[in-house]
Amino acid sequence: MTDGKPTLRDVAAAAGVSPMTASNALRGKPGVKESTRLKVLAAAERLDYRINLTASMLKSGRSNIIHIIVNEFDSPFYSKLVQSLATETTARGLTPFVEQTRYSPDAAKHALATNPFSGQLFDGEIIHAAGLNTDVPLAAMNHGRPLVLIDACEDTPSFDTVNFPNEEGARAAVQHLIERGCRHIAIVGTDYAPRNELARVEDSAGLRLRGASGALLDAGLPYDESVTFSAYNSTRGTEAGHAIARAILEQRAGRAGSAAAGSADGTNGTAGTVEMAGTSGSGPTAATAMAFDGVFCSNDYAAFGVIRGLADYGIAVPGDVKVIGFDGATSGAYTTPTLSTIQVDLDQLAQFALDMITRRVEQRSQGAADTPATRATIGYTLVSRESTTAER
Amino acid sequence: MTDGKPTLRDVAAAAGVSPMTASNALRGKPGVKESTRLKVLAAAERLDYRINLTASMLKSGRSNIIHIIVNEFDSPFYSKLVQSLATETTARGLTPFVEQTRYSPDAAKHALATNPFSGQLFDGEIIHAAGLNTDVPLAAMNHGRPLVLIDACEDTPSFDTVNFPNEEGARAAVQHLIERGCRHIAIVGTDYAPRNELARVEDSAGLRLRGASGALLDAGLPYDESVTFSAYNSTRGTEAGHAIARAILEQRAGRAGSAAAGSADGTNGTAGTVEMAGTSGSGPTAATAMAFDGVFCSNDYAAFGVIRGLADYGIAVPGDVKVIGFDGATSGAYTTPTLSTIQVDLDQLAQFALDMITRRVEQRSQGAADTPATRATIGYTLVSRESTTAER
DNA sequence: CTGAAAGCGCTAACAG
DNA sequence: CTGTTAGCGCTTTCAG
Repeated sequence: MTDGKPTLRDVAAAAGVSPMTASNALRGKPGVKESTRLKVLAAAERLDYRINLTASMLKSGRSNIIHIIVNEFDSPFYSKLVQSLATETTARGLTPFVEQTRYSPDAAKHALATNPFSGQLFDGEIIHAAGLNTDVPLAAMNHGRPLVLIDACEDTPSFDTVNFPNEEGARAAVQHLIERGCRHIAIVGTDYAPRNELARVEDSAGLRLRGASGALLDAGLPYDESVTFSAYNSTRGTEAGHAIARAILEQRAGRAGSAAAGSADGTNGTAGTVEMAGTSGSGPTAATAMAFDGVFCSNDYAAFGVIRGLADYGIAVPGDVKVIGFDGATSGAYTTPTLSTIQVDLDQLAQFALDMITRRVEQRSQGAADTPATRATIGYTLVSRESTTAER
Repeated sequence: MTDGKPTLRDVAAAAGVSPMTASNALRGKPGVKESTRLKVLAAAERLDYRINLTASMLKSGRSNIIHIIVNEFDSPFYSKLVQSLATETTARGLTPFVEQTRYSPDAAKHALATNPFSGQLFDGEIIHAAGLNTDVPLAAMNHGRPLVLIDACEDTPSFDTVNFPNEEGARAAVQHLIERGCRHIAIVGTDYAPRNELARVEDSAGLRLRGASGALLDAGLPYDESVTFSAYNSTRGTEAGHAIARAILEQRAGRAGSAAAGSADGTNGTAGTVEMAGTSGSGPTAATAMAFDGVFCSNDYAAFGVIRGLADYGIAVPGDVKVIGFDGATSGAYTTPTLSTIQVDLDQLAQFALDMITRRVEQRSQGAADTPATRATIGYTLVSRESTTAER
């Protein structure tokens, strides 16, 4: 150690062994006498030695870093997803490297393919980001490194995939609304699609719609364009809430017409000017005498927006309408009303994803051939909170 | 390029130049003829060359990676902070490496000091995490690399620091409540401290308490133990809400006694059994005839909890009590009621922090001596939303 | 079980 | 403006 940080050579010298033995001892490789190992560890401790990872990575070609690509940090869903993935990665002695794409497909492709880190540094990737789906040549972009997709929803997976319980969860959510007495249920979060088209969907939103609509039809309740309201983010969740509120007020009045905003809202000036969202809910809808009394939202963010939008028109949750979301965002336990939701098990997701990654990493390091892509679906819990409470 | 990825040597060969010239051309160093540079870039493009960062980092000792250490990902405050920091870091051509400590001081110290990445890989660190304050030997742990603390609140900064507008923001928040007609204001988020002790606080919570209490006293309103309720996270925010609710009900009844929960809550069974939080609010408080009509929370998370806790007792916001938070969490715009808050400018924070880091990095690369620690305080906007609306 | 040699791919320093 | 030399610190390989 001339001056700067101690190197492996310094540790070896201090321990009276060769650099190679020191390296093996430090890394816990088998085939080092216990007494030797202790000597080396003591020397390293004494010198406050820290391995130089850049050198290690350069030589070995492995980094133990897992690349996690998500759309953003600041949303109830992603912040929780990232927390679970990062925690599990760390628990396994690997290092999580989290990158956000901000929903830009270009940024996502860059993160995966052209970013120099991705090219050579990462041992594997876990991806839930717009633009990185199976329509693009992921394997090529990724140079064939281990890759786990989250919620890719392919029928026959081309990559290791961990899916959400989209259809079952959505079905359970709608059934819950029905059990709570709802008979006219709106679906927020997806564009309408007829049932026959839903038979062959391979995406998250479609599967949730399939589950939700199936539950409606099984119960003899209506499923058509008039009950679906699209909403891809919270703002549109609010718009969907407005649309549903107006539909309710029109239905209550027994006729089509202008519904006055009955909100107590003094600061939010948008209530009177929002446009209709979704494919329907506006104007004189045919044979819908009964007002909406339940809403299934395909994510919690949209659910918060819907509750917000309903409130703008003075419609109370769960008093007038019950609302259930999907995801299990942490904040749903603290809002007013607290939000009923399909809480997906993100810790389990993280475990599955890391199992898949580490399996492939090990396969490769042993020169074994790649095994076929696997798929797992995580569990969920229906969390019943105030937003679907029966009594009022 | 024998077989695997193309190396710089391959690019140089393809372009008919030396590796060094290729390196300089690729990195945009001055002193390369334009025609040569173009040849090199074309060759790199053609070969789909990607620099090997491990080799680059090993040789140069620089990584362009900024280490961002925070307590967690999944909270309204941190998810937004991380998003701002990561976005700004990327915008400057640097790479953000975000790590969570989950509030463990040991994990935080490990992240900063013993994690091998920290030892040699990162060009600088931006820190907002429990356990990494100026009580510990940060400079030594960090081996003297550039370091920016967020909200360290030292009177004379020992490290580059970006502070929140703690005192001014809290003062503005309480003044806002007063302007909205509140005359009996509770403070949630900090343990009570007498005014004379607050003169010399050097921490975020103390400064917010100083600002809030100052505003109360300036307006001739009471500031004593009976108006403070501690709350360090959302759960305790809820407890504080319960305590405030009970105080209100007692005060309304004009005497001490059991306050019945008047909640419409059918699922949350805790209302009747929670313990009192904070230092007061329970039992027969002396001369407090007037019920609380306003609450200042020193963070939004606590504010959500307080609103939640008040609702458990049937107390409405803003109808019965107005509530304002601090931070400007994204979700405050979508809750019901929407949350008034002191919205701090996290994008500005990110800019300041990165200015400070890059300045030091450049200083070092030029062998200049370190300049004294600097400090900046970010701006805020008082966002007035439903939770402090005057009309009902 | 331990050691010696070689080099991963790049870039700082200097020579041409 | 371009090329040559040398070596960052580690680990793979293979010999002892």
